[in-house]
Amino acid sequence: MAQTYTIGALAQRSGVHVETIRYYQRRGLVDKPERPARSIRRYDDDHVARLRFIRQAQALGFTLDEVAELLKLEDGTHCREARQLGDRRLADVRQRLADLRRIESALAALLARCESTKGRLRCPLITSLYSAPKNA
Amino acid sequence: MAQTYTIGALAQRSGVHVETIRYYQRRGLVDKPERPARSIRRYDDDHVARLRFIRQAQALGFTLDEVAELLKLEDGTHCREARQLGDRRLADVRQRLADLRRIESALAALLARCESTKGRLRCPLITSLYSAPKNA
DNA sequence: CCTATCTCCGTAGTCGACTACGGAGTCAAC
DNA sequence: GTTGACTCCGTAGTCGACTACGGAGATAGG
Repeated sequence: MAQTYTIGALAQRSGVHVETIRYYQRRGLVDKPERPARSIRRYDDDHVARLRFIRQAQALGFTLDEVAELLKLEDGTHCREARQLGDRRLADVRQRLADLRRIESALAALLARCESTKGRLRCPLITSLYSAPKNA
Repeated sequence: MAQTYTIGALAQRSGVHVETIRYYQRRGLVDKPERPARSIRRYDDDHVARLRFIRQAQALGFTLDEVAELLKLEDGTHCREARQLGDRRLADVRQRLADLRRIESALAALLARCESTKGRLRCPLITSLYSAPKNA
């Protein structure tokens, strides 16, 4: 017979904190197994897999609401819908990447000016912040 | 004599909402001019500059706490300290960039597999999320 | 002078993903 | 059979940067 775990053991196996699992249950991302009369709930490997799914999706930038959407497509027969969600996420990730790249170069440029201005009177970083936006 | 503005006019000039300016005042980022007896506060171009500074710094990824730090170095004579703050911010931005790049390629790869699997039974995006982490 | 539009001020709500708390019930080891 | 750890459950707090609300006083235009 398949292994069962207490919520604590499930937390250890999955690397997701107990309180976080309960939170996912409240959000409807993870089910609450029946509670045997006068005892505690038992979890199995399906729950471990479910938690891994959630963490994987999160690591790819999906919000928990989106993870819930993906879980509705769990049986793998709705590839088109899943792909749409993925496409939106990818577009968002690329947008954030573009923003961060601009920030990176603007900030690096400012700091480079700081480096090359040893001993001058006014710090270029500070004064630049008082000027009109360059590109960031 | 220099122009003065009501908070509403300041908001318009600076592009920062009235409520946000008040919020910055509460956080100590912007000062509250004396309130003339039985009248309302007046703001000037220094306040416009201050708000621009804050927005510039924010656009570079500084948190409001860090902006407060930067504002302590406002006179431009503490280049070393300012540069340290900037260095930390840049390191953070680069870390986030690296994370996002990993996410981008992992997600793009998953979606590409989706594209090339038309008509198959299981959606590769969904099944991948159930597997062990690849690289994201 | 009236009225519509500010301004002032404190407090509370929002978003997303948790994290903490507290008290009662349950389980496992000695 | 008791002690200490774990579970259950609901509610509330956290973080960061706002945004909203409400009521009273101030100001500008007609």
